[in-house]
Amino acid sequence: MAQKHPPVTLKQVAETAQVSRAAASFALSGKPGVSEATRQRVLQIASELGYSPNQTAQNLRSSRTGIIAVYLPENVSTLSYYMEATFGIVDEAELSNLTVTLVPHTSTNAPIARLNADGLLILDPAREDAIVDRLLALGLPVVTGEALPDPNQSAAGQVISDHRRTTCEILDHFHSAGAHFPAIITPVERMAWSMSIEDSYIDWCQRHNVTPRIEHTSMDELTETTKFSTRKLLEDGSTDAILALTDGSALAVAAQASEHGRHIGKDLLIAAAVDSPALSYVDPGVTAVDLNPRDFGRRCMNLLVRILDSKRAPTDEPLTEYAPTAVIYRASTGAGNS
Amino acid sequence: MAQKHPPVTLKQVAETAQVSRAAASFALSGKPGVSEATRQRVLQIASELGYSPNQTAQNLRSSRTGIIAVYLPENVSTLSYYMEATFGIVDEAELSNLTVTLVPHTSTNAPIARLNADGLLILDPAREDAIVDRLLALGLPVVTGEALPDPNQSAAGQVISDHRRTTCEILDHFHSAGAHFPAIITPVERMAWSMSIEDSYIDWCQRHNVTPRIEHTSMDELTETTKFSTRKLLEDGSTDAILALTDGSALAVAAQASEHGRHIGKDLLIAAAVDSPALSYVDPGVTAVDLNPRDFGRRCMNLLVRILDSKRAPTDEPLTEYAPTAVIYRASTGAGNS
DNA sequence: CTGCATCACTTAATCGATTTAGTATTGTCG
DNA sequence: CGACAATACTAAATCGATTAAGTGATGCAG
Repeated sequence: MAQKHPPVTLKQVAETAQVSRAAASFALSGKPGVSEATRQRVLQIASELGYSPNQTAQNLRSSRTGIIAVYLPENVSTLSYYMEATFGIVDEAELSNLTVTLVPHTSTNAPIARLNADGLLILDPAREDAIVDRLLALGLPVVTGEALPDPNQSAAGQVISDHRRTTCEILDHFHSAGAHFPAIITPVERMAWSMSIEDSYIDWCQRHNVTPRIEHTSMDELTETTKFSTRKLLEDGSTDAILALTDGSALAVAAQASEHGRHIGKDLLIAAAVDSPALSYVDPGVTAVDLNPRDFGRRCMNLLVRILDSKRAPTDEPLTEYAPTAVIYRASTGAGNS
Repeated sequence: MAQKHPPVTLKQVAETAQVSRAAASFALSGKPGVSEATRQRVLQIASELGYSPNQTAQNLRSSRTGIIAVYLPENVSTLSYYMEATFGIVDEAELSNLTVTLVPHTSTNAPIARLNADGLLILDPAREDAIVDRLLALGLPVVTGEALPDPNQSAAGQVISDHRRTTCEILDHFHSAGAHFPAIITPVERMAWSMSIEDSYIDWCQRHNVTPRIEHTSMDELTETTKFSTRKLLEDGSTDAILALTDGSALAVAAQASEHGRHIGKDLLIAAAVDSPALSYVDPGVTAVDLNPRDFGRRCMNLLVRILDSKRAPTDEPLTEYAPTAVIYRASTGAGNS
């Protein structure tokens, strides 16, 4: 079954076709330098022998690896968002014949240098994440999914979702459904997207003359901290709507609120800033922002490819691309829409 | 900020140290052939210059890529299981200085040949998946996570969870909680794990003199098909317990059952054959099998590494490794345990 | 018919490391 | 002192491709 034939090399093709390796190379790569007749003959023979060029050798010559490294934040395996985004990245990479590798989180210190890629994609960089700094220091072309949280840092490109708009949309939706005292529950990790939602929330509250009510959760103890925060909000406040920043958190809010005797979609509205399949499976479904993660991933990769091709001078301003998003209304914010 | 220095080569180190490239190579790789004094000098200089060997060149020489390709089934992004498993794989790979790439699903036909890896890891191969066949045909050393569904196919190694045991455990648990007519809801895709659960279920039913009640869902329309199946089970049957094979499916069952007026954990017990964070976030929490995906992933990679090192003859029997699992009891199967 | 360009190739250098085969020096033993 | 071995190197081949430089044959213009 499994062929043990050592792979066919260009040299063998050339010898079989009775030409030099160079001629064979020209023929196969479509470059000028051989007659049409020879080209056809070489192509024919190459396909007969099942020749496929040795990537590694090509890489060595071209000093390119054809590899894009992707860094996903740690402790977030709960979010299907990253999985989808990663698949989007992989799909788009394939269009440019690039392969995608995952950067391990456990990288202690030195080994990160052996990261052997043409470019780097960092999703949701968090200010607390020390690995992000070390990755940036590598000097590779970098595109981030969502902005870098630290204004001192900078990448060659970034893809951004308009969280301000969707946040306002949700808060307005809460409001017009009769919930005037929304609270938010956000992770302690400071990422650009969560910070921007927080900011928009605060702005919204100011415009509506409401005191903001912000609770924090930690990613690694999501259920406990979220439930604790939820209890706090429900016990001592007039809180009638909760925007949870992560999908998992929203589920925990819903569970805790039910236990607490509240009726979701009726006397307590709930929404999540990140959609996930689970939010549509549960009853009632949870209103959430569809970030189109797959498409988002594709955009990230696409931008990186363009940056690699253009090998433009690293200006101070990163190339910025915006990704479309949409609020998906479900029963958790009232039975209004479907 | 970003260094533009072209990378330091061995040649430069050698010249700076006034030795030949070979000597420098010996010194750096710890091989005999140089005096201790020279070795130290070379090491010193290498670290001063910030030398780091060119992976690609090493790969060309050794005809190894240091890359392990991972293939995840399509349409399953919902399952946090794969995300966790993948991280486990990446972590374990790092221990052997291997990088992990993801195989794109969209690979139509030819490009799959350009897969440039030392080994291949296939998670949950499905019989319906044509890509799996083409991957196996590549002739790379392959380890599968869960067995290959087709007895004609074979891999060099496989890591398997004992689904029979946990299935029986759950069905027994249903039984002793008073639910004597369990049904299962399983994906149409035939994967080794789902088939083995189905088999164990049928066995169990025979032993308990109950007619099996099996419903199928399709992965790409999970909510609709699951809800439809659930309705069917609840309407025309005595069904008092449902084992859903996927986490998302279990949530949909729960939602549909509630709508249907059943009380989960009371007059309808629910469990999932795959745990996920969401199952613990919801209320009531859903009993599920913890497959330790992270550990599972590590085991897969570890087995593959051992196979690569041993370059053993491809005997007919794949090396088989078993991964530990445990049922996690939650309120959906009665308030018994915590 | 000479001069010069063009074409269709081939030779050889190159990418950056590893490794084999050789060479010069030193040391040891009989 | 001469033979032989061990040591510490260096020169060159190698991995498999790409590509710059070189060569011989042909064509065409002057």
